[in-house]
Amino acid sequence: MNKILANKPLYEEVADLLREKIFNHELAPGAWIDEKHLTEQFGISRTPLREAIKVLASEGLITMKIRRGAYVTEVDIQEISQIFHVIALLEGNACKAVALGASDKELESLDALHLKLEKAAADRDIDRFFELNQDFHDKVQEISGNRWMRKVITDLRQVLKLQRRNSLTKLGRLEQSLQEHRLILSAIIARKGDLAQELMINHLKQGQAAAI
Amino acid sequence: MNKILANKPLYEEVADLLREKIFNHELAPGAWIDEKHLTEQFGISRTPLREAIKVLASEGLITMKIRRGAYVTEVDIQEISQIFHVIALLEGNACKAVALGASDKELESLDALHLKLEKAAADRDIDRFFELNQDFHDKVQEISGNRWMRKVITDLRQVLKLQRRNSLTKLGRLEQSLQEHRLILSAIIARKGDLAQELMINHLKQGQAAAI
DNA sequence: ATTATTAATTATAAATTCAAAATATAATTA
DNA sequence: TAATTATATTTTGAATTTATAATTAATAAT
Repeated sequence: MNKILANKPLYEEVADLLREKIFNHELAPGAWIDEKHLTEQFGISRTPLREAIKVLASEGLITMKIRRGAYVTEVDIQEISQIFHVIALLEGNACKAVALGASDKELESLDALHLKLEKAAADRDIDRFFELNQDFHDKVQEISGNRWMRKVITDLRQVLKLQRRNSLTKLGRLEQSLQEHRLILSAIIARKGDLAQELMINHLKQGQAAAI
Repeated sequence: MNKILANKPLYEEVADLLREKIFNHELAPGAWIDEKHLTEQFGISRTPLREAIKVLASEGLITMKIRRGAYVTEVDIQEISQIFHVIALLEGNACKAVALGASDKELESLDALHLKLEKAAADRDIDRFFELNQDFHDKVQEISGNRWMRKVITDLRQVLKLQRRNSLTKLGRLEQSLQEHRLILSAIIARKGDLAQELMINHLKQGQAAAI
């Protein structure tokens, strides 16, 4: 393992690598975590790997089975729906808070972000769109200012990523998603809290429908 | 460490012990986690202790400082308030879901629990009241049936426990809390979803006020 | 006496080793 | 040939050891 700059403890680096492998399905849901193989692949010992595994387990990404190791968590359709419900509740609320409480400057930064999103959509740059889409949601949460709500949403989104194969690639979904973002943004700018909340919840429900 | 029955991995046992120490302020917020001392006290090696520390860190109970160990997290008043906000949002929603969707049998079990709560209050048994109070909230979440919402609430409540010295002991708060529970329960039984949600949110806001 | 530099100590991070348990394979018997 | 038992291998769980970084203590120089 290349440890030229050790600004992070090794187990965190390893946790990041593991998440990566899980999200790109190199380690698919249900897969057994082969400690030996991974330590060789990463060029590290089992200690930091096992610490990383424990972290991902407490995030819900990995499931421990006593005396038989760790496995990538399998989430069923019902749980996906439960997670979406919680995310919608929280992001909807954050959206409302932004509509009612954000400074003009903050709204400008949100608008600027949306502009980039429009640009990516016009360019048919799916990857960039996907990224900016996520940034927009993040920005709303950042402005709303509740660190803990943000952490919860981040953790839950992670679990969703176990399952979802980028739903935005579904035909037409990108356009639809963009239009929903437009509506959300204008509701926010118009300071219509309840409407913004409603639209965000609806937007996430649409995303859920596309994902399942 | 007594490992007569190893139905749980050691690091989980240790995580439980650590949480205990943190919640009863044997390890107070800001305190340094003395690995050497704890391994001697628990009679274990550092490996399972460090794994447990990583778990609590990802729960937010412990904060890691690179190359200088682990510390019990200090949460400031503003964050407490943010956490309460998220919990109120979620528990309020769960409460509504129960009012609208619970079976009669489930409502009976909730009612039975509340009855015990009344009993504990009449007996001035603070500890029992505290416990049953928590059970009531748990039951609502259990009936609402969203596993992930429940996990989120549990984790956040844990972080709250870092700070709060049992707010129920505040004079009159116990009576007030009981009365709020009565109202919530009757709204649920009357199948008034929005009212139940409203009352639950208010109940938690009261609790927050008492805690701060 | 105060500060700077260096040595010694202590604590953390990570690797290695050891023991127990589970799984797979082989061998023996029915 | 099938089933059961015995043996070997693999893998997990935990302890120990080693290395590195940080802190404290000590010595020397100004």
